[in-house]
This record gives sequence, structure tokens and C-alpha cells, in this order.
Amino acid sequence: MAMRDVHCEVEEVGATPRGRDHGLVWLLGRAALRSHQSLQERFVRHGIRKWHYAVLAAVDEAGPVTQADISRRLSLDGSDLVGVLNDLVSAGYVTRNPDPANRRRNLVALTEEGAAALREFDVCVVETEDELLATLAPDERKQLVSLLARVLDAARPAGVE
Amino acid sequence: MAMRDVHCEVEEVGATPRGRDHGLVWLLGRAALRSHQSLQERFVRHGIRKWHYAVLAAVDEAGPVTQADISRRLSLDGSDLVGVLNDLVSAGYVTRNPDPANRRRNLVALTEEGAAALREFDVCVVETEDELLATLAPDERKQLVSLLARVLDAARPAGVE
DNA sequence: TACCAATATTGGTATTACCAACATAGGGGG
DNA sequence: CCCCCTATGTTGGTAATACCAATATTGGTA
Repeated sequence: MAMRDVHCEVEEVGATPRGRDHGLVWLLGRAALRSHQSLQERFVRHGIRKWHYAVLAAVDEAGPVTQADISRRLSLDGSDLVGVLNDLVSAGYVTRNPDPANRRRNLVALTEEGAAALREFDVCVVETEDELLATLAPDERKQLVSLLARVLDAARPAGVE
Repeated sequence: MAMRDVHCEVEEVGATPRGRDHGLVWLLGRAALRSHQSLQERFVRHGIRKWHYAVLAAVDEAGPVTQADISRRLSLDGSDLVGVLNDLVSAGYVTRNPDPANRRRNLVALTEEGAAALREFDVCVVETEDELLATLAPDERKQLVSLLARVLDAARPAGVE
């Protein structure tokens, strides 16, 4: 890795954050990593990963949708969605059929088994969140979620949903 | 991927979270991803990635330290640290010399250039955090950081630092 | 001395996010 | 109607990350 020479003058920065350990980006990254691992640990017992759950939930909430819709809604690359759907179809959790109105599109719909499985998987999410937020009071949980949602809205590129 | 059959009875779960979009794990993951990308975008102009910054900061704060110390302090795998240090040594940002007191260990120390570069890189972090937290009031920023730190402390396996 | 633990290093793997290319199909303007 | 442009789904590849296994060297210790 070729590191570029540092040539800028920096004598008046003064904004050096004392306690770099507590930077927001750092904390976000570690918290996300741990929560993700904790959730995946539960999902793996059901043979799924987080995107399987996210796609199931999206199809459940939006009714029969096209893959492009799911992709946009979840900010999941279309090519990655294909693999996830292959798994979900194999498991019998969703159906994927061409849209008769527009034969480019596939309509993805939740099956009975998919709906039942989704309720199972929801438990994993609830358990993980309870574990993570065990030390927080209920109003603090709401505060954290609210603050994170606002950060995400601000960081969103341009009016995506 | 072989998905296990869902056989458990779920009739009394009732904890299905309405608004799955707003689950903590989901929000954490997306926020971390976006903030990480925003930071990396700035770091890449200096030819570094986040671990280079983290290691530089750790060496700066802890004085000359062994690689094992850095590894534990940052929860960074020792093998990954080797590569990061190779880059930092090549760039002249740190020195890595055997500890005369214990020849298994390497002592990593910040150079003048490393210290100057670190101050440069700090600007990237400050800019990224300002961008992410632009919509939050100062006390909300502190609240978010505080809540995240508490979540992380709770999720920490066992007395690490 | 002989065994065990710590350290640094090499190499490999799995996951994730993303990108490029492509074939197919729709829609719209000439 | 034909041509162009876009949207869609699909395949394949890449970079970064996190982690794990094996090893050589060294320290400490029973």
C-alpha cells in the first residue's frame, strides 16, 4: 500500500479528539459487529443469514414484490438478492414467478411456510436486541433507536423510500 | 444452504416487532456501514484504511507497545496486525524493533512522521463524524455516543481493558 | 531439563458489499 | 414499425474484513 505523503499544514486543527476510543465511527463499527455476530449466531441454527431474514420481512410487509423492489427497499445489490432468493425458494419460504404483466420482472411472494418461519426468525431478533440492550432502560432503548434512525436518514444519499 | 425445518410451536410468541425496519441490529448495521464508507472515502485519499488509523492512534496513546498489546487493545487479530504494521513501517509512520527485554516481542513506536500523519488523519474522523451527526444537537451527539458505549460494554465478552 | 504459554508470522477461509457484463424485455420517438 | 434507451434478472469476479490453523521462536516454570 502506497501511502501518500502528508504535506498539508495542520498547525491550526486543534480538533484532535481526545479519547479516540470513543469516536462515533469506531463505536458504531464495534457495536454493529458484535450485534451482527450475536444475531448470526442465532440465525445459523435455523440455517439462514441476515439477508434471508431481511428479504423475508420485506416480502411479508410489501406483499408480492419484484426483485428490483426488494433490492431498492433493502439497499441490497440485485446480484446478491438472486442468491438469497435461490435459498428461500429452495426452502419453500417464497415463490418466484414471472410477472404476467411485465415479463422482465419476477414476483416474489411469501408462502405459508415462509410466514411461519419468519415468525420464528423474529424471535432471534428480539432475543438479540434484548441481549444487547439489557443494560439500557426502555426509554433509553427508544432514544438509541431514534437517534440511529435520524443519523441514517441524514446519511441517506437521496430520497430512498 | 440447507435450511433447517422449522418445527417449533410458535403460537405464544406475540413479540413480533412491528416495524422490522427499525430494529436495533438493522439500524446499527446500516449506520455503521454508511459511516465506515464515509470514513474510508476520506482515508483512501491518504492511502490508509481504518486499521492503519486505529493502530497509529493506539500506539500514540499507549506509547511504545508490543503487537500483542495492540491486538488486545483493538480486538484486532494478531495476523491482521502484521500486515497493517508492514504498511505503517514502510510508510515510516512507526518503527518495529525487537524488545531487548523479551526477544519474542516487538516494540512498536510512533515516529515524527507518524505523529504528524495521525493529526492529519484525525481530521478525516472529525469530518466524518460531523457529517454523520449534522442533524443532531450537541447533547444528542453525546447521548448517542454514551448509549453506544454502554451497549458495547455490555456486549464485551469478559473484562477486556 | 522438559513442558507449557506467549509472541509474531504465514497462509487460508468465509462473509460481505460491490461492480461489470450480459441477455431479455418494455417503452417511446422517429 | 423500427431503433434506441432503460429496466430487470442473472452470472461472475473483486476488495475488504474477520477469523482461524499451523509454525518457529522465546520465556517462564515445574
